[in-house]
Amino acid sequence: MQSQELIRAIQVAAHKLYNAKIEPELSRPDEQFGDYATNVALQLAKATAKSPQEIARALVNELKDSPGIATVSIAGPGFINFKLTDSALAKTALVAIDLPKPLAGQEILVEFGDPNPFKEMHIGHLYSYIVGDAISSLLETAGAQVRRLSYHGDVGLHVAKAIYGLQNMTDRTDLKDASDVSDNENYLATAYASGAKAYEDDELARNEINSINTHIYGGSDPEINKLHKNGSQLSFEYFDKILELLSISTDKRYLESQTIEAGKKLVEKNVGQVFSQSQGATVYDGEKVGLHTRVFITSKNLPTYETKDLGLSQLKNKDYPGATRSIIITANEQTEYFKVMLAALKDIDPILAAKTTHLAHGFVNLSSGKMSSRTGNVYPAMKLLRLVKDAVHQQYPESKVRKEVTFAAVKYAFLKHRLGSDITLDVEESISLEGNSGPYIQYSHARACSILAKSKIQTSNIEIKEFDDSERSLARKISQYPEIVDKTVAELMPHHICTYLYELAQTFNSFYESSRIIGDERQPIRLKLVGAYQQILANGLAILNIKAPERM
RNA sequence: GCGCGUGUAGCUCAGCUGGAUAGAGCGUCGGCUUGCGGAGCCGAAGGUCGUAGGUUCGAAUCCUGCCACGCGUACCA
Repeated sequence: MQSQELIRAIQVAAHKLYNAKIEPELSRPDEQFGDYATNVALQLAKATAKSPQEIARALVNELKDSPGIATVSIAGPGFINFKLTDSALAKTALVAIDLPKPLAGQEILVEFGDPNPFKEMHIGHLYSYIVGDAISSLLETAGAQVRRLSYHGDVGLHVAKAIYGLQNMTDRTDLKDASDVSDNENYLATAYASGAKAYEDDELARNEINSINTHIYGGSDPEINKLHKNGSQLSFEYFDKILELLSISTDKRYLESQTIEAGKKLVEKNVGQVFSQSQGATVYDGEKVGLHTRVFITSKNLPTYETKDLGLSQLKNKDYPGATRSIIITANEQTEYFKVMLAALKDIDPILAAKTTHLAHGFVNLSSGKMSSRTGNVYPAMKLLRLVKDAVHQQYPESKVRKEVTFAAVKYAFLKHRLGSDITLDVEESISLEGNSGPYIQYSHARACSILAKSKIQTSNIEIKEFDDSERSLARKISQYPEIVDKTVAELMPHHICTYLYELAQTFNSFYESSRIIGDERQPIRLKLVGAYQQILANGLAILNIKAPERM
């Protein structure tokens, strides 16, 4: 790769001139300055007690004849800018599609999504699914074998509330044999909402719900068992329907009820060493490592979420013993919680804990419209999907790829934000198909495909010796692809891909406006660039698990 | 109170392992019809980067105080 050779050359020159051992960094400057830039002269200034300008001049003298370099110049306070020859740039651009596989041979577990049956799947879950899926896909691009996992609270008070609600609804015939899942989506949510409300307002109901809760654990009441079973199934069918709309799948679902035994066993085994007794409960003293103290087993001898999560870590470890990494993706409200849970795991099983990381995404807010329902601040995932779907259908009734456009719009609206902080989703904006959006990138891709389909010229033997300005800009942008993917993998920040693809598409569209391709005398060169561009765009979208249709 | 996080254009956000005139979309205003898909392109207006200090040749970026907001803070998940 061109940049590696340059870095080495700079290193050698710095050593030769100043006997300095440095790790030069190349950055991508503004296009007006060149293709690569380095600030080593500024860094060396202090150590050598010479002026940055002087050092830069000396370095330029050493480097100006490097292969593939057209010009080396000094600018500003002492930056050294490198401009590649057009043929070197072309070569770099045309191999940009071939990415290294730094994670080859690794098995990585990624847990995300995690909506609870009997409750509405809201836009926060949607965010988690989209992010988790994109990160999984990103790791696969880097060569890893990824297992997409999810974890669901199938027991507990929320289930009891929903079952109470179901029992008290007059008509629940469709629960048994629902032919259209979407018809039932509000059904369970309504049952949960009424149960939750009754739990708050009505003491009799509260007792009844608590009783249901123990029956759920005990499994002794046939009617409750049946409602529990059918309701869970209905919930998961509903989740699947949403995921199908987004073209997201998971490899394995873990249920909270499955984790209890393993978790409890693990905690009990480590009482005294890792856990201690306090006020009748079994706790982990997080304060000794600067965290909160949290309860793992309650004074009523019930396992908390913490214990179940420890149990889950054991189940995963048993199912995938070869995994080298385990990533758990949740909303950032759980960040502190995971620190404590992982600290406890570290005391129990340091090797497993070292492999496990928690990755947080922000809370999803909505900027326009009333988002709160009667049950609180939950905005159903399905509602957002429908809104976007309707907008796409209305605007492009003839299109054959409306489904792909719809989920591109939704996914991109989430993924373009940097992971970690809260986001405010503008529903209008996520519906919009213009500007910095998934559909814009898809459209730009379809344009390129259309050109390629029309041309009959064979470009495999074309050698590019020189570019015009517009071609050069496009080639330059294409050549950055491997660096962007590399950074995205290292940071696990998918938004870098979005930003890059958007800029790339903009560069292409600008090129497209100024440069005729078919019929022009430069057709072979331009066609070759369009081909490279189209592949990068398709591959980049694939990393985000967004389809790149050839026609729209 | 303590802990974690956030504060960049009217709105939504990039930029944050310090570097060159702080970028983009939306919105506003003004252009592009004979040429490969106008879901596009070109341009204009719009910023004391929350605030006050500090470190540095150089700070949106690092450090400290303050202000505002969000989340967490023992038997929920």
